Amino acid sequence: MRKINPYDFQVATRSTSREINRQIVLNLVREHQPISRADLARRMKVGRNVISMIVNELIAEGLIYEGATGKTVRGRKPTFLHVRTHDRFVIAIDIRFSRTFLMLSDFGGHQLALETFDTLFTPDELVEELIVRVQRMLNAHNATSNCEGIGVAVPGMVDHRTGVILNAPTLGWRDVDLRTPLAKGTALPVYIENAPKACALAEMWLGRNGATPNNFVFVAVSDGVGVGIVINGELIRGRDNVAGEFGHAPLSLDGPRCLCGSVGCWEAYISNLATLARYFGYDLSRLKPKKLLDDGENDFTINDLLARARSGDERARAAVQGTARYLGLGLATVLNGLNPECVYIGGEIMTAWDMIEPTVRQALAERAMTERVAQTPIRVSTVGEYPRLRGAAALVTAPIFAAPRVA
Amino acid sequence: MRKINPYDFQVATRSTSREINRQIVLNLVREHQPISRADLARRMKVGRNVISMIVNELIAEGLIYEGATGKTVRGRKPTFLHVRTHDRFVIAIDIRFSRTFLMLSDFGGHQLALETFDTLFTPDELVEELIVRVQRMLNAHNATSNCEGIGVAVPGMVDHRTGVILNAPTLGWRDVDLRTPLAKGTALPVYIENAPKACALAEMWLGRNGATPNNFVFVAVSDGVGVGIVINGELIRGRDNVAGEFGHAPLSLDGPRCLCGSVGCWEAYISNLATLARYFGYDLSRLKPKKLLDDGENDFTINDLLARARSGDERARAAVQGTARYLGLGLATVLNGLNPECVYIGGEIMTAWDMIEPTVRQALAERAMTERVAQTPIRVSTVGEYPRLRGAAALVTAPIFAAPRVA
DNA sequence: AGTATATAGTTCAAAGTTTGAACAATCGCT
DNA sequence: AGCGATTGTTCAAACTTTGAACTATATACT
Repeated sequence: MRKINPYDFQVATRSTSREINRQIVLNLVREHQPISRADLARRMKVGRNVISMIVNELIAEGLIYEGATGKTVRGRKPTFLHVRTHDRFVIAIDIRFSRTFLMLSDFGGHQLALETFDTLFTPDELVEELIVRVQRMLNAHNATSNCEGIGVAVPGMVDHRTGVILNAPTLGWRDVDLRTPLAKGTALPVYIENAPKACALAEMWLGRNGATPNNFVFVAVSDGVGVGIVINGELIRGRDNVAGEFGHAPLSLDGPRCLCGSVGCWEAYISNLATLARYFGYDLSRLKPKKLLDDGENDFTINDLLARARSGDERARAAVQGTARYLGLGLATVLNGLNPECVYIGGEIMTAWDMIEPTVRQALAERAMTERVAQTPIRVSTVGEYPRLRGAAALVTAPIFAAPRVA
Repeated sequence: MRKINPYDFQVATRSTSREINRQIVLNLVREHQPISRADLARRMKVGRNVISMIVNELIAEGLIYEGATGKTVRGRKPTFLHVRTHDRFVIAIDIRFSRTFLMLSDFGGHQLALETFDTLFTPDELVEELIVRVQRMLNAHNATSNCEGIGVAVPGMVDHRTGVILNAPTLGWRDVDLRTPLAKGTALPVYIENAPKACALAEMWLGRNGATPNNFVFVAVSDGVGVGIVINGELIRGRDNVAGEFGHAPLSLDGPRCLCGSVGCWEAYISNLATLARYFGYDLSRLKPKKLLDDGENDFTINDLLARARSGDERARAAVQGTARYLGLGLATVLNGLNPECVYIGGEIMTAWDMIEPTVRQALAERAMTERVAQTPIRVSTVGEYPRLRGAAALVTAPIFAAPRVA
């Protein structure tokens, strides 16, 4: 029950029906492949003729292809259709505080190559380095001619339309335009997005078990805490690309000081830094962020802490359980407010999900409005090891499969 | 950029284009009336012939009608079109703790009659009373044959599909089905919705100055605190109709006890009860809810408090300003998280908006992620005196103007 | 081996749309 | 009265889905 915006609408032309059905076919092949024309017709409750027309069009455009023939009890064998993914490539980039990740992926999100290097904090230098490495990676894998774009995930707010990085506190960037020089240097279209939003896209488009719901949130817990919100199959960006910044919702107005300058933020309780600070008895407010983040002198990371907790260090366990509790309490705010079909949580802490789940669940139950909300499925990010990189890849692939804009 | 749900999609038929354009025309007439066919053609960038076809169809169905002819500098005069609203009626019902409101409205949301009576807390008795009053009101205004439905706003969670009131704490109702008996007794379709969500619908469909944006939230502050979320012109209900329950997000984990059983909820700081409690120095946790709500013995209301604050009572001012501050702090959570184009706030406290605005703004700025977010337009509900009743009316009228479901 | 039956995929005409141009209806101005 | 501009209608062409008939291919049964 959507209201049509009388100042920004899309009139239907005589090819609108075709565009809609074309995208439906494409998505059905994506989801159910291998699938035959006749199956598509049954699923869509449409004549097989229409499917044939559309399928031929999609084959001609190189979006799908005919594969093996299937088996039936009787009658002519169906020819299976597949989405063409294995020879269409994407470069995915994940810029983090310590290191930058570079991945070559196909359209199915499968990793073909991966390299890492120390992040350069000067945008110009970073772009220069990226251009060289992208070219080299594409050449090494014969993917130069079939690469359709570059997706970049960054830890900060991004104006998705212009591609400008508005504010990336951990990198110390404000109003940085990576897109223009990177696009010029590689001759490829470049898409940039905030990391938690990218993770949500990864879950939506590249989730392992195609059963990703149409309404969910992705909670990214790492150096910071951010949320990617998907409603009706659409990533919510908000007026200023800020949507999803639940990391700075207060748990306590007189709680610990947060790196953002405010007090008692959810992030100040559950970020990797906050967890480390709890273990070491640091006061987050007293520390320079760099001090904790920098690998140089203090190379004890959250992963080390989790390992200690797992191996029986009682103080480490307590610190992690503290984070678990606050994770659950803050999660209640998001789940009460948006009531999604499920939550994905990503971040290093989720490697210890088996340890923290009971605590998270109990804290969530304390503040959830209903039992159903308390029982919202919580899933460990299903997109494998590098959700941010997969999300960056999804930035490039998603537009091809998205629903046409209409009405 | 929406993903098509491969398990729940809508195939385009050969009349889909027409349905889309038909609804666009209908909405353009609604928004820009009076408007001519030629104007519609220009706005939609479509031939005048298509408009003529659609307009004739809409006139035949009684949705719009031809009015006066307009003026032009040269050439044939245009005939203006209007949406038929004045002789299509709706019954709107607002069930509140103390009293129940009953309004007869036309499709434009204009009030034609209004009556009030003490809420009966037994659902059966209330329905019986409502049936009698609805019939009487329709007869008195010759609206029996032209009434197209009943909309009901209730202070609690509602399963919008089945119409069952899942939980209305202030009324003490759980799993109450008002819809079936009310529909049977009046022979009218009945739509029931949670009050803040209804208010959001009112703002979207009946906002005074047609400039309601497509992404906004409605914060309803009364006995409880709830939020109606509209994203992409669509009211967000969530998996279990819980979406929008930001009222119980914590401001402080060791804050005042809330009526919901939890601690430190936003609602426990800013609801009318909380404001009164702050004034009287009560501890909200010590009081039976009824004690404060019941008009019987303690008939000092939030409106009385606001009057005292306005007339110089310093303790009253302090209590109200306290509420203003916490309103702003909690608002930051919602605005950071959803980043809407604007916020509407409704409730008794907004009669004192001139007094509290600076405090709200400052508190919001303290916790807003960006300056732009801090400057999100805050509007006093524009739908006049009875947002809940207008919202109830919108429940009936909205489906007629909504975009068709597609793809 | 030959026939019947079932399923996959294609072909073709009919019906519903938009599209684009031409046409009819007004109205003001000279 | 005639010209030009604007509104609204009519008609054929182009693009869709729709529904039925048709071809291709495989299995089951006699």
